[in-house]
Amino acid sequence: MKAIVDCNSFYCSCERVFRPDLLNKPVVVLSNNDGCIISRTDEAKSLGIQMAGPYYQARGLLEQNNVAVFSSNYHLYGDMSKRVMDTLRMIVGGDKVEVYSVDEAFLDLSQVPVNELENLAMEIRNTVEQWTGIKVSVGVAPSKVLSKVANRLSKKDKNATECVMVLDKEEKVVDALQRTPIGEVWGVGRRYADKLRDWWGIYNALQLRNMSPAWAATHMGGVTGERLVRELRAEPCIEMKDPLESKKMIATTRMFGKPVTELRDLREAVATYTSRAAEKLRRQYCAAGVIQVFVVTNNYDNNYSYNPQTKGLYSTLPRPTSNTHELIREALPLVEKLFRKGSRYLKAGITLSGLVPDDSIQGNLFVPHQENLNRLLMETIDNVNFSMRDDMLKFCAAGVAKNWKMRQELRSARFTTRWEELMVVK
DNA sequence: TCTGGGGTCCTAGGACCC
DNA sequence: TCTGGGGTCCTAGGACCC
Repeated sequence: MKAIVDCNSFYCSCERVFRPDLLNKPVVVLSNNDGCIISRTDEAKSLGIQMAGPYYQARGLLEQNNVAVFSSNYHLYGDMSKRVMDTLRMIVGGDKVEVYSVDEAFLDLSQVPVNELENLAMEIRNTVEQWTGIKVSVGVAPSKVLSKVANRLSKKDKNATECVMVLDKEEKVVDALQRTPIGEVWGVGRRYADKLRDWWGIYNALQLRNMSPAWAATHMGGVTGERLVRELRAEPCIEMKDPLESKKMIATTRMFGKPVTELRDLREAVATYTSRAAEKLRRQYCAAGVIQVFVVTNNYDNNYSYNPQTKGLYSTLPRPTSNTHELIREALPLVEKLFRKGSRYLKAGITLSGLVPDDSIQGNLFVPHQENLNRLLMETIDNVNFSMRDDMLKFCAAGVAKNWKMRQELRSARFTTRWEELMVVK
């Protein structure tokens, strides 16, 4: 059996841990740049506040109802996430935990006797809350897709089940699938949900389960659809991932605080993002073979509606590298090629791909000494930035003016990762 | 005026090879 | 008039996830 543990309204819950006065009050957290709403508590949901809705549109409703609003504070959420995951590892063993996202983890419970699952799930729920202050929901079932179904329903009637649901019998599975609308199934997005309803009259998960895997293969994107149906039939097809596996792509992209029109600002932003991406790269001991730069403009031609246009260019490095200045040197000419005078840029980003472990990089016979120095330099910069402040040491190309920096007007303190922001108790 | 920031997997189709 | 078959690798784009 497998379990999925999911933190309830994770970002909002993190804020509440340090603001107990907000317990049972509506809270929302905004995306970067205070753009839209990306986390809501139940109280905020019942006020009719939409997920992913633009902040400026919801603003009236939020103010009327005295909703606590926060800019996102990724230092805090990242650290709280680590505490939750560490707790899970202590309970079920480090090799049984697959961190799926910042607020979710799959657990491999294949070694646990079925009659003990319910108690274990409760223990997980209670221990995580006691140790971290974060409430979680636990869904347990024979496959990942079914555990997601269980997890979702366990939140629906929170108090009755205490956010725990175990699908260990066929009747329970059938009942759960019947209560799951097709669009809520993990792996069925808007596109497929519409198609399944309109073309095939499939409205819930049970109806989808009753289709054949072969049918799913032809109508739901090949092997992906087939796996989905098999998982619904309690045949596990999506296995646990090796926790040591590293990422295949690393991206850093941001909206600007206000539209950018100058090449200089665009270059600074891209250099800054490249530095960040390179840090992530080195943290997983990899080097990148390809760097892509993209910029987003808004095309106001059609009635001033929001209609972003993305343009990108990529370049293949002569040799994979994790060296910040080599990556910046490759990125900047791409920015210059993309830039058009007179355009208003809303956003820019870079992605690194073609990742390889950095110990497998082919050495360059002609610059062996410099290479080692570079590596040492990067390590030193990372250590200083990690232990002191994010951008204590940075590359000149990243600039100091930062006219384009994102807005974050309502951010809480970084209570758990900055000494000077520790909570003060009087 | 104001709409996030990451990721994954799969498929089709083109280029190229023998 | 007649013009193979089989394979690999790469990229773009679509769909999905939180």
